[in-house]
Amino acid sequence: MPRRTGRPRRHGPPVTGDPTDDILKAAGRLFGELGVENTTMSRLAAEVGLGQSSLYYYFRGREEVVAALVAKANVVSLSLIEQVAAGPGSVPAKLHRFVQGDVESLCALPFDINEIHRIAGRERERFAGYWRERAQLERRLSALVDEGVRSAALREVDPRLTTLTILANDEGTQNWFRLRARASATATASAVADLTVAGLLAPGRSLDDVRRELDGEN
Amino acid sequence: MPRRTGRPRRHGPPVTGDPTDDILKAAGRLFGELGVENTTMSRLAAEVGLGQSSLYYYFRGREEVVAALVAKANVVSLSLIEQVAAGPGSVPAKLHRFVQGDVESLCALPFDINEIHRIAGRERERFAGYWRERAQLERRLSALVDEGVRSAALREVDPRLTTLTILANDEGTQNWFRLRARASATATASAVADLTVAGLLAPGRSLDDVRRELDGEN
DNA sequence: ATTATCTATAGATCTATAGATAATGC
DNA sequence: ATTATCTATAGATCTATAGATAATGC
Repeated sequence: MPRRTGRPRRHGPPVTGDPTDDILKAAGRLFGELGVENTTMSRLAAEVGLGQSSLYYYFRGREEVVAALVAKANVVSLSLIEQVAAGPGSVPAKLHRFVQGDVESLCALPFDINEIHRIAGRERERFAGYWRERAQLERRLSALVDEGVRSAALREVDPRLTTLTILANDEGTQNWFRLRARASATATASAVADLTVAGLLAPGRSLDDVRRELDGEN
Repeated sequence: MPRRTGRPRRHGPPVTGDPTDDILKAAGRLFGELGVENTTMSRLAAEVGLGQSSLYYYFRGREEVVAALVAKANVVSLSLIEQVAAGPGSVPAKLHRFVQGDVESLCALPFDINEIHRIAGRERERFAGYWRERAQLERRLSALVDEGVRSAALREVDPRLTTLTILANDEGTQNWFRLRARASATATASAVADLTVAGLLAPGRSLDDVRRELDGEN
């Protein structure tokens, strides 16, 4: 149901969905293309078919647009780990599912997730929500790794450091995929998940067993 | 030997080394702190104790400072892979050495290496040198992985995709280490190297064997 | 009357250049 | 005379605000 009131737009097609959503999607695209700091209100407005100053009707300023994207940076990974952890299967199978899903969804982002992290890192207090969710993501994944080590399904690693490595791997992959995709997101994610799980299995356990367990579900 | 000629600097201590080097080092620090796009000539000049316009004596403009850092982005990894490949040992041991060294040297950088990649990605022609070196790095690492697969030291992976995954892992780790180091660079690098090598070993081979081979050298 | 846009613009940067100046070197 | 700095500034943005305007809704 298109909006009815308000002065019509001079350029660009008539409004379809929620302009706030359109603006954020366009911002994501431009952040990827030009980088966050190079994306001006002018350019963003042009992208959605608005005059520059009209953006201020939806956002208090440039910073607020950035903040809206930062706020969403962890939600997908976080809900994925919760869903996977609550689901069935062995720890290695859960880990595989998490990494596969995480890389796939990260690869769908048009911008470099590392840049968002960097911005969040520059102002800890301002992005407190981001850091709270990040800590929770780390705790959940860490708990899963810890469970795997205790049950001897995984080799003896430090769960905390391993967690950071896993997340860093997923996010490192994301940027290279974005810049120069050489394979589908699914194939890329699968390679990362295999590498991660095989890299953590206890001696004597094989990746093929994990694959069989995962295949059995479909 | 400090420089002798020229008008003295108004602020900041007298010149010690090569100002060009000082400027690039300061630029690296500021790129990490503020991001590349937020680092102005003014801020950079203040960092080295110069007036804003004096930077133009050393660099044609802002872009040239960025280009100088982009140009250096692959050299360390590239010389490392060449050195490791030419050295002794099994493929898994070489791989371990490469990842360990790569992560350690990346972790020493003050800025996000992914941001540099992103900038290089935005202008392929302009940073042709960067991309040539990057391709060479990928070829060398890919050849090593391929050798490992053929000799059955590693499991059956796609060498090209695996190469990209390894490099992405190293670089993803770098940014998180920079933002929130939880362990020493050595310990972090070691965790990544273990994970990578263990993740690639053929069934039946163990990480402990590789560790023993590496320890035997010291 | 309300809403969502527009136009116009002040104020704040930031880049890059022109030209002056304070040293040393010869 | 040469070098490396300085001061001053034109020109180009970019952000954010003020206030006008073109629709619909009641």
